[in-house]
Amino acid sequence: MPPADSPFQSPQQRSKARAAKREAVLRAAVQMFNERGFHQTSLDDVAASLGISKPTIYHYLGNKDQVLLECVTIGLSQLLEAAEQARQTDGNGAQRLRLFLTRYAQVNMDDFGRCVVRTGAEALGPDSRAQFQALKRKIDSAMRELIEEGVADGSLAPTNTKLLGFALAGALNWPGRWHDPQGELPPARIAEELVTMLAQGFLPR
Amino acid sequence: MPPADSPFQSPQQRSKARAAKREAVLRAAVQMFNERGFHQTSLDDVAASLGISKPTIYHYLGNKDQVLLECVTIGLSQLLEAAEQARQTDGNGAQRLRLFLTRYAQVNMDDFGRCVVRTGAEALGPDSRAQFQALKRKIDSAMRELIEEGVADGSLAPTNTKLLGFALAGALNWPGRWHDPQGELPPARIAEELVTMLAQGFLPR
DNA sequence: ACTATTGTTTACTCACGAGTAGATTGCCTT
DNA sequence: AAGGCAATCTACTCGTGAGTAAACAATAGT
Repeated sequence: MPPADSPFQSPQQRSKARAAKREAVLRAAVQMFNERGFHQTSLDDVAASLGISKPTIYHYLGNKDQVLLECVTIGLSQLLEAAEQARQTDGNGAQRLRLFLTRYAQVNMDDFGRCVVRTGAEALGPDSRAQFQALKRKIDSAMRELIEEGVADGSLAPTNTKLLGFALAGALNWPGRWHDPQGELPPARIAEELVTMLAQGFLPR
Repeated sequence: MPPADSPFQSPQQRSKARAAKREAVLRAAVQMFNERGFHQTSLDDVAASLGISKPTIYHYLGNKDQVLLECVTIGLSQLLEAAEQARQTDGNGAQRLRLFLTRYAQVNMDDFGRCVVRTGAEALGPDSRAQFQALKRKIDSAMRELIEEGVADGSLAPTNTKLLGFALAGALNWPGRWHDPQGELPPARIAEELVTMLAQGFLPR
């Protein structure tokens, strides 16, 4: 094995470095997209913020569409992962749903999750858009499954599953629009409280 | 008084016709914005959909920013009007809040309301953006007032007013994203059911 | 009839930003 | 040593779409 501080990189190191650069580009891009909006952000801007030039971005990611698609895909996989976790937890339907929702809300306050919320499908080209929407549908149906399990086991009030899904998604997506990372309440707390409100309803019990 | 079908218009008729054309432009614009997104819609497209040319739009509305600003302003005034109505109704806080929320949801399924939901503040220039955000804040505080009245009179469960406001706004804005006017359930019904869910919570009572 | 005003068009300008060509450098393999 | 590949740059092209200039038409007021 070569010395750890050798200036010559092993193949693994090289490909890791490459992946790290790709991710750095995505991070920089997603932050700018969230701040100024996708259309107000040029790839020149993103490049400049990393001290590189635009063609370098094209070297790692094919085009602007691709950049956005990767950003939202990351966000969406975090949401899917949340669904996966909830699915594997045991407890009744209501408990599992709450677990999912809490994590869901938190993701939406994170860079990539925020990007998912703020990105309209129209911003993407036809192919990317299709992928984007397919993933979103997947999350939707995961949520609906959890709801239906809860209704089935009696831990949730019986309702129109689809509508409840939309209501919950809306309420918990919205933080992606208003949440300020500098705010005093930590995201985890916000998530908890939001979910509790949705669980209890605003009428007194 | 001149004959009703005279080809010569009175001043009132003229200014009314002018206003009608202005509105027609806004309607056409907002529909296209909602469908394809603001940045994917050129004013040439909007003009073409009305069988006119772009400079005509500039004749009625100063620039693209202005067009969007007027669209969202219309939507926002409908929301404000809803708040006004609720404020003037009598009943306890919960009842008034529900009235407001139901109307709020309905507006968000309408052309101009949808535009409000779908438009990120970044799309607007600095001045318009400031106006836009000021109006939104006004709605927010109207909602919070209603919530606080309800908490005060005991018809609502005590909570973090701000968070509850955001949760409700999110849940009821979201239809602006997913609602399909061709759907079987009429907007009024959707609004009712959503509000009921939020009132009751998803846990059984 | 003459002039001003309003509405509308055609035919432009101009900036911006996505995407590319091609050169350059340096490491990695044989 | 030589050729190849990876990473990066500078310096372009080129389409699109916002916004405008200037002309033309119709109507209104005098």
